Amino acid sequence: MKDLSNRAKRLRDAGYKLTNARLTVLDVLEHHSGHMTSSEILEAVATIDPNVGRASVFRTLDLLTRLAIIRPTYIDGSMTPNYVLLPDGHHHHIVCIRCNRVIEFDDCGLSALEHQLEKTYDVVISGHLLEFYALCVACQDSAQ
Amino acid sequence: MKDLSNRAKRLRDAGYKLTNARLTVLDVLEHHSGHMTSSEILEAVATIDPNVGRASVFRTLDLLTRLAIIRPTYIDGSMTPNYVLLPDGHHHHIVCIRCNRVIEFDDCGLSALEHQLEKTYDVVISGHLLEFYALCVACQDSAQ
DNA sequence: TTAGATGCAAATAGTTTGCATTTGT
DNA sequence: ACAAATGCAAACTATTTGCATCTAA
Repeated sequence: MKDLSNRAKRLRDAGYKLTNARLTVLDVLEHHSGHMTSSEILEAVATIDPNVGRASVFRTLDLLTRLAIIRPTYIDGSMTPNYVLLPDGHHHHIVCIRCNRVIEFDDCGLSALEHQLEKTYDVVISGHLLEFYALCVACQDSAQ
Repeated sequence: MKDLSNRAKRLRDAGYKLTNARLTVLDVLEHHSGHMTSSEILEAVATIDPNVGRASVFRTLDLLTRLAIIRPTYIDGSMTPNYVLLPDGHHHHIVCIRCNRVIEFDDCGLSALEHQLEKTYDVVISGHLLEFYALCVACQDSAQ
């Protein structure tokens, strides 16, 4: 039995079985920093364990999204989503609107806003995603 | 000739032709508050002008995304993105992780962070999207 | 006038489903 | 033991492409 990551424990604690398919998908996501498309995930999973079915990968991605462990987001203008882990429930990046380069950053200082929103709308917030759209250094130079 | 919305002007100023297909898509988005899936957009466009082709709608959605006029985002766990207008370049909402209800809010107080990021990473920011994931009032009650 | 954009229909790719079988607890 | 989850392959759906034609500037 593998030792469990925190995220695996969250799965288990939410009442889901820790199956091979689920642990493999989590493993792939946790050993890759940054964003992954579903195709990349499918490919990586197949490399580790060819027995894991396509459908289970998608089912797991849905599940992880519902548990706010990952979040799908659009990065490169294609229809395929990129999945990002939401460590500590949040994630932040800057996407270049020209070349789609992604810059990730940590600080967001949103906890004050978070508390205010919880009071105003009577919700219990578990995470967030903050995306900025910008021109990166390189793309500022090469004039449009 | 219709009178042009600000967003239409942004298209024109960026060097794109103001074609019927593009103006129709913009019109649909601007006369609908909140989020729209691509299917909803396709349907609404077809109602207004059945001559506009499916492909042009998708091409326009891509274009508007690249210009940071709209932003695709995942709301309901399906693979189909929901497009939101980014008025003044930004948009904020809270999505219930249980029932997918969306609460939109205005204030985000991110301009300080925005300026700081521009300096730190040497980028020129044109907009942002901020999503919170939460349990809404209704879903807090109906226990897991 | 003419580069850019379109509409169409066919091709592609990504995702979901139904179901018999397997597996975690 | 047994509900939950899986793998498979087929079905679906959303999106993209190629190209001849059209049109905004």
